[in-house]
Amino acid sequence: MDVETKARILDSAEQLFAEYGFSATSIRQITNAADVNIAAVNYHFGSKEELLHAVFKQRVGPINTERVKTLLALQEETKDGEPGLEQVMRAFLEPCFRSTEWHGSQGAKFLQLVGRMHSETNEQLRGAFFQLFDEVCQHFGPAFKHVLPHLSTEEIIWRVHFVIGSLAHILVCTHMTNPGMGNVKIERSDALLEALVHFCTAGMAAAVPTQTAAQSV
Amino acid sequence: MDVETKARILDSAEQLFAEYGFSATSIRQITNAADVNIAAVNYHFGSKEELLHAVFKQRVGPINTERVKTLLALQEETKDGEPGLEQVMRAFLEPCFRSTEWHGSQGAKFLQLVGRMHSETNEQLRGAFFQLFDEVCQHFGPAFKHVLPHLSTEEIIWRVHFVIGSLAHILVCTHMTNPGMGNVKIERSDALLEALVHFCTAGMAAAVPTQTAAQSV
DNA sequence: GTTCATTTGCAATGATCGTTTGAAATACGA
DNA sequence: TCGTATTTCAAACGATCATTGCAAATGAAC
Repeated sequence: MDVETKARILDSAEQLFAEYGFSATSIRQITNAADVNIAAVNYHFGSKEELLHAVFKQRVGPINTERVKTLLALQEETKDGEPGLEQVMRAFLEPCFRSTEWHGSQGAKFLQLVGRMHSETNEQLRGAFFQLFDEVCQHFGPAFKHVLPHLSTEEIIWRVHFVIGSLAHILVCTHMTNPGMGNVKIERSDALLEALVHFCTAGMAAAVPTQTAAQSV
Repeated sequence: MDVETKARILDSAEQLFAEYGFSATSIRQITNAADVNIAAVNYHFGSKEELLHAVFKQRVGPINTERVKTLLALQEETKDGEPGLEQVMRAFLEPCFRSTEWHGSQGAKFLQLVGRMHSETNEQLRGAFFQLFDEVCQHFGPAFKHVLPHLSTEEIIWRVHFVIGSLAHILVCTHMTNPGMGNVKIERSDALLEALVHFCTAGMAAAVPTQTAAQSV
């Protein structure tokens, strides 16, 4: 039952890391939830950190592959014309939402974990996490630059970070009780994705502020 | 040396919570950094969680007061005319950046902590944190609704969350090494604030997507 | 100087942490 | 069926966790 044990550990770890964070989740919690022996984590994965890394690799990979695949297809089919900003943005954002469909509630939990990792300040964990996004950055960086030729590279990098922030935050706070704003519980839905796409597209396309007026008001 | 001890604990706790997160920071780390006895935390604050709450209260309070004050002043001076969306957005975003000026590098560290808390999933910690934003929500919710009358309340709530996500993410990832996008290190600056304001203003003002076309492409 | 309340320091509480050990159990090719 | 490799198990490892009594030190009022 080798594969089953590893898979059960991965699933439980994913869920609990998302729920309580990496530090606040103990190996005992994970192995209890997975109904396996405590030693199984260190036997199969080596350590707690390597388990976290394995969780990422399992799920982030397909999402980012889908992102790049969609972008490449987009660039192919619009070879003569220009792929629009909104289309690029959708290729970037949609796979994260679609992941829920692939893996059900497990996928939803994982997205919370992804959102959480974006605010992780531990250099070690950050490094292991963000290296999984190298390919995505290499493809989408130039793509955004291409559809927004009037923006400086620095400005584009900033704005992409704003997009990532919006995405990460909405991944974390959906399906949770969100205080403020009338305690509305946000549900992950196609409509929410559309709202995010349009918000980010409009933000990316914002006119460059005039240098002199920047400090006024 | 009562006040000094409490203040030193608060400063060290702020810094370490921001750096390593709540769970990953031990009371011993805090008391060592503050050069006080281990028991001092529980004596002065009661518990580790109450210490975190005290850290928030010390810094979030002034920021949110400034936000509301700026908004009210804005609504006053433009009584006949309409306060613009960008002005409201600036009142919401700017105090977070200004906090750095008030408290120097301590303030910068704290902003990382704030960004981190936005992705905290522990209900207890979330509740204690977000209740500090009640007043802000009560003022800015209607303000955004007023300058964006064509948007549904749900759409506004979504978009405000996108704004919060962008803000929180940029607070966390400034002054850190950010993999991807050429390993650029983002610095907190007036220019960055301006970029954020313009991004969020454009996003909030985005046209409502047509219902039928939402699923296409 | 004595009294009293506040604050600090030391040592220890029981609990839980990640990890490891070595034996038992299981799987699998020969 | 045997022998070997893999996987599981209970138990324990040393370390660290948040928290707490209790005595020593400190401050202020009289």
